[in-house]
Amino acid sequence: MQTTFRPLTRAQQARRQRVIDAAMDLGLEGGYEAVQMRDVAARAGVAMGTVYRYFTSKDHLLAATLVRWVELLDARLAQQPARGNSPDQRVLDVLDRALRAMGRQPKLVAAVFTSLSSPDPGAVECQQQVTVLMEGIVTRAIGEPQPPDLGDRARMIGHVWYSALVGWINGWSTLARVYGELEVAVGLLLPRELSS
Amino acid sequence: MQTTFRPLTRAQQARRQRVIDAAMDLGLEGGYEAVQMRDVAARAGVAMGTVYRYFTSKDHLLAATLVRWVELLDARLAQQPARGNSPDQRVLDVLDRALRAMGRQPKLVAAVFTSLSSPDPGAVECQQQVTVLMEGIVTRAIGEPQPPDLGDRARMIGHVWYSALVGWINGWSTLARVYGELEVAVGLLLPRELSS
DNA sequence: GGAGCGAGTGGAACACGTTCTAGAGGTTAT
DNA sequence: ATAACCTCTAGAACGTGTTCCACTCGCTCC
Repeated sequence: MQTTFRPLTRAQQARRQRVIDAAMDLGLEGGYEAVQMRDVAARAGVAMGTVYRYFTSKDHLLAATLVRWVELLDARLAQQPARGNSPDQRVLDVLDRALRAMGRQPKLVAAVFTSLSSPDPGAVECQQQVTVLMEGIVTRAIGEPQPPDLGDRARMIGHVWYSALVGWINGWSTLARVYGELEVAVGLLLPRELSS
Repeated sequence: MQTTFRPLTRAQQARRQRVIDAAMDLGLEGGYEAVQMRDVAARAGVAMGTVYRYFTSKDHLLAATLVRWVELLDARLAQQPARGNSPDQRVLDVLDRALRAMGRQPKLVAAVFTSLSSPDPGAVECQQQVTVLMEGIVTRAIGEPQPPDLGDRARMIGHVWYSALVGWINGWSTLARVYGELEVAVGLLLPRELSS
């Protein structure tokens, strides 16, 4: 139980990061089941107790891994702005790039997304962070001209993104199908008329 | 391993249903963690092996419980048709009734929805059944006049419904907020102009 | 420079989902 | 009627997430 909220020392930051990296490594090859807490601890060079000091559960750890993953994605996307000369095109461009990135590491993405929907309080915090990041990505891609109810539309696209992705992760949909759903959503939520 | 697909005997149907009922009872009071397989088996009066003959996992069992729950909801909704004289009003009426029903058994609903997003193959089958049921409910509520891309719009509402609900289940949103998101979705996806 | 304290370690212990084993009925086909 | 086959039972056994314990180390505050 951490009573006083001292900021993490440099060494602690590093330890925490090592744990996340270890989880990423393991998840990359074997997915959710391959991320075993004993292995994570061993690979990160810390004791199990330490892992549980930083993360309340396996799901929290994996959800935190997703946050890191999306942050990296966000940075990459921000570097190269969305292509397209209307909001709908730009949004689809960005989402397409995001899905491609996921397709390159399907096991890891499946693992961390599965954890993202866990009711664990630690994981819930990460859910919110991911939501915020995604809304930012979509909002940035919409750019100008801003449609009315910008926030609402971005949030709805976020909902479709999440829900459709769950279908892929659980294996009864494909990335192409997810992209199709997003096309439909963008088509209905960001109609061309708005950009004229 | 069931090699030949003989239809279930009456006694087997009953056993299977007893197991689901037991899971419902336990989940009603204590949520996900209170549904322990040993307890389920004991309460249903069957051996653990039997539970696992009918359901591949705890998540499958709970997901099947949700299917049953939604079927009952569907039947109740079908009895009393949606109120409202435009598609958007009728859809919101139906969704509102569904959310109220959920609000009456929050722990159970949280438990079964958590399981719904499990990658377990048995659970995945249930996901699809629930998806189909929900799309049917929404499509029926839309009624006449049918907007263009009826299926797409209904499916998108389903996405928002699921994604927003996850927020409630995990405790960082409220039912009112979920309803708000659905209002926004319906507002954007079923604009009044379509009904005129 | 000693006392206190919180973080970290190593590993045992625990809980619960899941699987396995051995055997008892019951049903079907010959 | 009997052999073959399934289902079901009771409960042991297993695996992995999580917790607990006893201890060490390093820092901070007098």
